Amino acid sequence: MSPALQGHRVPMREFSRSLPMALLRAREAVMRQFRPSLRRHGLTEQQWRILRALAAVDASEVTELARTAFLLGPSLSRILRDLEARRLIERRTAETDLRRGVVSISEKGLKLMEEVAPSSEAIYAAITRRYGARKLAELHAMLGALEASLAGLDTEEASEAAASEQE
Amino acid sequence: MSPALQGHRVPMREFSRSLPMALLRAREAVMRQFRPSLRRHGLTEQQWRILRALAAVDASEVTELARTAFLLGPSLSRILRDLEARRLIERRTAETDLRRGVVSISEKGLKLMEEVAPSSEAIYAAITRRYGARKLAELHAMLGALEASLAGLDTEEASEAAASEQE
DNA sequence: GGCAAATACTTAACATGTTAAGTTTATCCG
DNA sequence: CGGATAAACTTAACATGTTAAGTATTTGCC
Repeated sequence: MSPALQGHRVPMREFSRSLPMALLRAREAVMRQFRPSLRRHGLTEQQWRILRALAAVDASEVTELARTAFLLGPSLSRILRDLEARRLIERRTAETDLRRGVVSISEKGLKLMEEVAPSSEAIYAAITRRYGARKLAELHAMLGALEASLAGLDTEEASEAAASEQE
Repeated sequence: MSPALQGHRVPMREFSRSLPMALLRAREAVMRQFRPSLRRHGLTEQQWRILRALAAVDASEVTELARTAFLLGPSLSRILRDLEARRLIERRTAETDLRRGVVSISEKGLKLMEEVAPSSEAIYAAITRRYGARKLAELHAMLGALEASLAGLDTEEASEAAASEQE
């Protein structure tokens, strides 16, 4: 009676049940709150992630930073180049291994973080109030569990299942 | 005793408690499973979203499609141009309003979907097995609730909180 | 009717995501 | 020791994310 507007019969679940879509929408709803504040300080979301990651340590190798800030190497390379040009970070080469770069946040970078942090924390607090601290903690746990449960799947079932459809 | 590796004192919560980061990591863990299959068929994640959205209806206006596939206008414009060049979609102009474009999936697009859908469903099934159908449903609900709870926040508390820090 | 404002895109410009290839330096091993 | 491999980035190329501007049509209103 009401398959919305006809549509074509394709053997797929409803779009609304797509997990990646649900995660994307939720993330965007959250990020939409932070972006304007970051933008006022001339920072992108990824640049902010890098500064936060660097502020938590004394220094970090590039590969380690990529893992911490959850960025791919090529993206990180470009962003570090720009952040260094803005003097928000400092970089040197490891003495024992000339292949490795070592990055740290600069005084200027720390000063910028201190400017941004309060409004960022205020927004996070507002989100927590709205959604509920308990639910937020529960969501965090479920997201972590999801990530963990898929950790080893990469080269197993999923790819096999996909591959078997290729034959 | 163990603030990891020193780090600089900045008034921010731990990076690991960042909600956007948790959502990003979870989403990436999921998408990592799907991307290879899509890639084998020459599709990006966003192109696939558009095809899925179009397969569920007879036709859609561009603005409506942007909302459904959760893409920004400029991204959608580019992708539709490419999908049309590949003849996976068809587009025309609305008779009653020449500003509006009307898009629909083509026969070729449907055929491609039928090729991709099985492996996509298989992967989704594998994820569901791993994580648990019940938990997955619960996660979906919590993500929807989060999105809903932040819906009206945009121009209220968060921005005010952020703005007040600007003074 | 006709002009100002709004709507529905599209284009532009710059930043990042993603995969592949390239470069430099270390490490392995015969 | 020295060549083959591997490791740690960096660069390249193309697709999308994001904001601002631009274009074509339509609406609202006097």
